[in-house]
Amino acid sequence: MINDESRTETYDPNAIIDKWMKVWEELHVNEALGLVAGHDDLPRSYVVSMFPYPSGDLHMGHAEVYSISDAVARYIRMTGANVLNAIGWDSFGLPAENAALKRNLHPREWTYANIETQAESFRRLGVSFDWRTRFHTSDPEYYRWNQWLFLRLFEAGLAYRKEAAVNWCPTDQTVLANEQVVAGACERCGTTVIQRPLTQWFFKTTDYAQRLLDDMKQLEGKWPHEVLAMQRNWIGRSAGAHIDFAVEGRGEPVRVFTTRPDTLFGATFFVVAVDAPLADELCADPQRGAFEAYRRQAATATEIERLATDRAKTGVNLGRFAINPVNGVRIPIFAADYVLADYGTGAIMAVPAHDQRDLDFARALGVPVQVVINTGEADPAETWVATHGDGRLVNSGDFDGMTTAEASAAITARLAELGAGTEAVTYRLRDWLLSRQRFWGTPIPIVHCEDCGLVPVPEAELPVRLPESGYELRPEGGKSPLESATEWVSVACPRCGGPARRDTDTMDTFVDSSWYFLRYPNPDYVEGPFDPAGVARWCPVDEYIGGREHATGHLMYARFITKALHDLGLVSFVEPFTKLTNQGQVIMNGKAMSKSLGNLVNLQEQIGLYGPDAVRVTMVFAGPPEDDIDWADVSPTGAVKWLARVWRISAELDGKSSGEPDIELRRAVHRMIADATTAMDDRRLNVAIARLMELTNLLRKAVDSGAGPANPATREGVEALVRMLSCFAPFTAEESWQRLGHGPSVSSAGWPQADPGLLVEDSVVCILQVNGKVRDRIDVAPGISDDELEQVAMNSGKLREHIGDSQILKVIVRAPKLVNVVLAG
RNA sequence: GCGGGAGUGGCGGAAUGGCAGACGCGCGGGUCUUAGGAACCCGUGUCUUCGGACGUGGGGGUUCAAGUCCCCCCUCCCGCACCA
Repeated sequence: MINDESRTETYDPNAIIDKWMKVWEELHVNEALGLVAGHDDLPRSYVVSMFPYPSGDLHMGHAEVYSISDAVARYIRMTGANVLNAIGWDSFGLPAENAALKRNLHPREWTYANIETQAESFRRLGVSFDWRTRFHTSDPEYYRWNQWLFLRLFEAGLAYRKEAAVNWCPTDQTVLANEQVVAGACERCGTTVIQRPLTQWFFKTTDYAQRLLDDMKQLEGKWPHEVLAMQRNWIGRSAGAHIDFAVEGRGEPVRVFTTRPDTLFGATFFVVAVDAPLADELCADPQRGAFEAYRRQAATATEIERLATDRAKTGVNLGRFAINPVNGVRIPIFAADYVLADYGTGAIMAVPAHDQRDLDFARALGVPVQVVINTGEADPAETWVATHGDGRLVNSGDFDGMTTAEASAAITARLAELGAGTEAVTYRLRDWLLSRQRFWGTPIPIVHCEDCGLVPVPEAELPVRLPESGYELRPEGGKSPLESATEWVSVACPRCGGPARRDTDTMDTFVDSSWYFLRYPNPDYVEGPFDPAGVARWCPVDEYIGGREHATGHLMYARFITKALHDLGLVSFVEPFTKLTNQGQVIMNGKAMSKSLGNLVNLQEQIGLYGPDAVRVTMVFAGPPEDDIDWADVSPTGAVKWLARVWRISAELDGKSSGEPDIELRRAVHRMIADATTAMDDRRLNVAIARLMELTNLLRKAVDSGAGPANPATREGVEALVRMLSCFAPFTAEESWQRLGHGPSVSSAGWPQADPGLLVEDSVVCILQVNGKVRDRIDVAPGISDDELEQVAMNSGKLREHIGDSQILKVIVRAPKLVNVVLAG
């Protein structure tokens, strides 16, 4: 399809790959000028695309991500900046364990073999990485610093342990990662997964909730609006009041959080999360049996049941009473699973008249309903529809007649006087659970000593390396894999020297990716996790590029860690990524490509057929970077045709230019350069390519039937085209550049500058409208005045024809582009 | 339920409030060819009495002028989801 046996030379994109890969490496064209110092006169730009997980060879999704990020990096570089376009690997993670089990290898072998494959594929795709940044998070030299960071957070009180539920497969007797749970069932054996409590490590992200929210102001307009919205949602700030309810027979009152203090008089019962320790404590003896049974039932609730949002309300009366602080009314206390133990205080005042969940519960368990806000709607006790809206207070003592807003303030103030409440803010954001009962991750650098408790591994002993042998990847009985490495586990306590055990959990791989971009400038640095000089030079990241699926995971964690590092005095900034660009996924027939769906398109096969440049161009031209690409909608054949066209035009210009440059052609060329530049600046890469295609068409005509191949304007246009093309199709551009008689490399040739003088046209087309409808087009001078233009326009025969003898109400003139004559009637 | 986004030709998609459909795919026609699944050129929203009329999910509005701004509605996609 690409080759033919015609006499002229043909475009064979795959024949030029090795040649240019070698040249680029020899000339170091893709390397930043100085990683930690030097060339300070140049503006710098740090471009990072979310680093890959080495799951196998690169696939179509990678091709999209890196085609986009590389086009951006190359563009910035061509405009004269010193660009660091970094690459590394996110190489810890579960798939390596699965592969190791299957092949009976160490996870490392599979992982690093894949990394080599991907690295070679990146080179063959022509991605302009600075390979000196390369590291892998599974290198002990890297994860050592994860451990170091963990210890700093531990010292700062930001890492702590508490009990939390893990996914547990009763058949396999093992803990499961979230991604191993498919529709509530174990991925391997299909057994229904249950939740099981386990003591685990957390980072205190909640301490940073307000700052994570506030600092989003810095990102406004630079991050996709959508991602910021998701994060705002995820943090879930909610303002209201804390209210303390005395409990009969208990010294300490019990605190609740509510966003509706105005409904306090409507609280007819009190609910404690069934799985909160408080529920157990408050349970009266006669209710013990019923409570224990209910708690057991709730604990064995499966993932599937838990996810059902419309299930009936259940609960048990604990046989105790709380006292409403404003009116002294006794209300019964229930334990229920619709109240969450880890949100707010794990207990609520229930106001069934004005909260649908409480109303559903009241209906199910026969608790009375008391209306305290008159919203003008029907009685909730009859309709079983709670009234959420604003209104005036009733049945609320002194507060009757107040509006919702007035009452909220007044009741909160009363509570403050009584010493029974204050204004309060709660967040939906939870602390970051970072323990993983997995092998292929960073060991947590803590030693458990019977006498000394939790003892940090001394810094000099880092890294705590993963064991080479003596472990099982899937031990029986729900142990962590590291727990099965008995020799590795057993260690002397760093503090007292007595017998102790290593912590056997590994860290969530999101820890690895929460600071990796700080290490790129000097990946071999040994004095600390990152080189302060390199970080000062490049960070924060100027252009961060990656998928939207990381909106509330990775991006939130990286923001948190950056702030924590800032507070530790290790970095000067509080936000890691100045600008964020999302890119879409490659899908096929409406679904993300995946092996199980059998809709995989093989990247290497596509490259083999069309060449790396055509695949790259296809990815970028398919649509806006953030949109998904349905592979069924696009075809690299179009890209191949275009690239071959450019290549051919370049080859046809092998002679010396002569004669006067064609001024009209120059104007057109510079118009295209200007338009392409604007599109690139706005990151509308697909539009930029459209302009390059137009320029190509223009030059084709110039060669065939216009100025001709020898005209200097033709050469100027072709050279500009090839330079701009190099952002998207580096191999073809390089080859064409050489054919134009230049030495390597086109990527050092710079982005063409549009000459402003050539952008001013001799004449422009002005549209003439009558009542907003186009009736004529005339050529006018670009500098024409409004008055002059109106006169000229009125001379148009077509315009007069459409005006007829109607009365002219007014004439809108927008020189030099438009005249609109508005008629009466 | 809450939050966010999107509806434009046969398709992917362009359009600082000022000529809707750039560019590409597909399709049709032509040139050159032993041949064309190559290259190059032309055409391609709908209707049309060939003057033009209509046309950006639907309905209203603002404006001299609306795909674009405002209000209501419909459909689809994404995120969160018993968050008090």
